[in-house]
Amino acid sequence: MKTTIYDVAKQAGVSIATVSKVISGKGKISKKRREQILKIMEELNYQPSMIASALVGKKTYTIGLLIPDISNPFFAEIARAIEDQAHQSGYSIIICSTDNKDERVERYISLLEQKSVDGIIIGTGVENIEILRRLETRSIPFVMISRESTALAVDTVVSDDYIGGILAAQHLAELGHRRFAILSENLKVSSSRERIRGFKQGLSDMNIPFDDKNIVICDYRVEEGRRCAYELLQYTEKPTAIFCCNDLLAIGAIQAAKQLGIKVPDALSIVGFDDTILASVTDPPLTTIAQPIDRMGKQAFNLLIDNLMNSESVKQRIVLRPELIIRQSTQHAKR
Amino acid sequence: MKTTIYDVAKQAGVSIATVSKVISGKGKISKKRREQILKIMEELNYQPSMIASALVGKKTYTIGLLIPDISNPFFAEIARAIEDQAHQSGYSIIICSTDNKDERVERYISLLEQKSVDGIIIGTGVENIEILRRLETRSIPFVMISRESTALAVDTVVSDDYIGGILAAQHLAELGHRRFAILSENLKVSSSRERIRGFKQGLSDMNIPFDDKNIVICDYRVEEGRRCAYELLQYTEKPTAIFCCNDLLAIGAIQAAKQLGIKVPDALSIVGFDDTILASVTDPPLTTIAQPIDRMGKQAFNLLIDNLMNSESVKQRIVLRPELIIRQSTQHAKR
DNA sequence: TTGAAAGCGCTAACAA
DNA sequence: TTGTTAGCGCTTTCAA
Repeated sequence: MKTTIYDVAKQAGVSIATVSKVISGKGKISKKRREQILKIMEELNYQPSMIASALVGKKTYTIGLLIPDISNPFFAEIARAIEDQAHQSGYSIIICSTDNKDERVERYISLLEQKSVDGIIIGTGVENIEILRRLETRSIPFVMISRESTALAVDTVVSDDYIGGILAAQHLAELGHRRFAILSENLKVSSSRERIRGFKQGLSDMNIPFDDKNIVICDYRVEEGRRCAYELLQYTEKPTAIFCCNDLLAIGAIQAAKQLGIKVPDALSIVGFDDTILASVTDPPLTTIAQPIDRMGKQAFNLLIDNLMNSESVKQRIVLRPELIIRQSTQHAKR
Repeated sequence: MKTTIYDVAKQAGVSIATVSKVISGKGKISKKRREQILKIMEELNYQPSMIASALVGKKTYTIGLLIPDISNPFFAEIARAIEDQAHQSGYSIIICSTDNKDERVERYISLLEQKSVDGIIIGTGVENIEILRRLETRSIPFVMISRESTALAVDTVVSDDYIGGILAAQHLAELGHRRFAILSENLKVSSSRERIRGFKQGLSDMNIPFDDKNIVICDYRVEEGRRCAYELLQYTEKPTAIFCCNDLLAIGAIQAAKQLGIKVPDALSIVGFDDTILASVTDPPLTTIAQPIDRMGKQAFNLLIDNLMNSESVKQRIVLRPELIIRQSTQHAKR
């Protein structure tokens, strides 16, 4: 059997209360006792059961991470950043890939609740706000990362999508482009909306017209991006530049262009968003708007911990500035 | 407070045992009672506490996944495959990125033990076998994926690295290459050793000589691959083809070649291993040995579950055949 | 400085 | 078919 607190208490000839005290470091224990008990715990290879400890009202030191898909490099990088920060404080992360499906979100949340996680970091779209409200009702602390919900008072860390959009527009406009298209994932995702809003604002700041019919919506997978871009690029009024709301879509766009024999960046400039590892290895390497993924992850975890400690803290929304990374998928517009 | 089994029992005017029975579906309960109780659980939004249930000897429905780095697309894809399979059976996955450091492995394992996970899937290198033996001692079920240890009787799923190596060698040799180099991560990783062994075997099958001094060892990151390949490519006896033990290193090699003005595949062919999403987006797209990642993940989870159910099962080693995916980073050797 | 005992929410005999 | 009760391993008063 697994060794329990009773085993070490018996070995040491003390009560379990005493052992418990040396484990937690609380309460006064004579130095001699403490060392003796520590030694015995060592010998018996004693590992206190978090399960039991959690049952008596302590924390589980486990948090849930809801994201669309862990195999999407952007979220994998987010996960790593969070994991590292969490690990330092002894927390573990349960990954939950939702595919952006509300039903999966609900299923996972209920699972996490049953497992009494200390909190949840949400980085996935949730259409039905009620799902999140339920978290509030049950007072399960949660924060949002890379997604947000204005309807909720919740700690949030995002990158400034609006500015990101502007950055992309400026870059492209400065290169002389005038005919644009936008490839975006589901508009229900507020960050996509903001990126588009920023992009359009950037254009309008420079008095460049843009027609919303040049916005194409698709799923967030490479394959989807390729398919949508493929259609897009068959218009008679072909764009000379495409702004893609994430790197995956941008890669799809590059592939579509290749398929159609359209040279990137010679005949078509493409800008992505995120700057995951993918952006640096595409053909051509992708000009993209870089999110400070590492910082975002760490801040999100810290916000969550603040919440656990002090549930009455004033909610904050941390907005990190993205940055334009120029690689080789953009170039001067031909005339 | 959170609603407990007592709350629903009181509401229903029955004992907690009865409620417990309808939750687990065991025991005979009259249909009427059952429905009444179900309704009340619904109303009260009752979620049974897995913590409490785990404490009385049931499972936690949580498993640990040890991998080098979740932000490495190969492992992220493995994780997703496992997660999907696990989720179907109500299991959650705790991710543990070890960076291949034994100390991190130990730390994580002890954390997982404290959390009473039902089992562990190990996909990371572990130098000190004792660490794994300790898992056996404590009868924590575990299986290995994409790594193995001949010293241990443990269920394992790997792709056939040896065959993968042969496939790469054959492909390159058929293209007329004769001067090779190998870029590998740490040789302590058995899969790298096997890939190299297969590659050398493939060459020797075709009577092509290969000198071990052309094997370069480096860390598993792109940057490391770039650095090592950079040095490698400065030999007077430059290779015309490089076999890289994973896609990340292959990407590094491509970058190094670019830096040195060596055209891929014109002047240098490169073969990777894994076939993650990265391989399809590099410049040029990477010829690589594809591992059946999805199948591997699912099989690994299934093996683990078998272990939980029936700890006396005969250990098995499942070897999945990899496949050569020809893209554009390889071509006929110039003469 | 130490220990006895209650109780966290649940399961599983065993009784009724 | 339903209920009583004894734990699971731990933390935490409260007493000693």
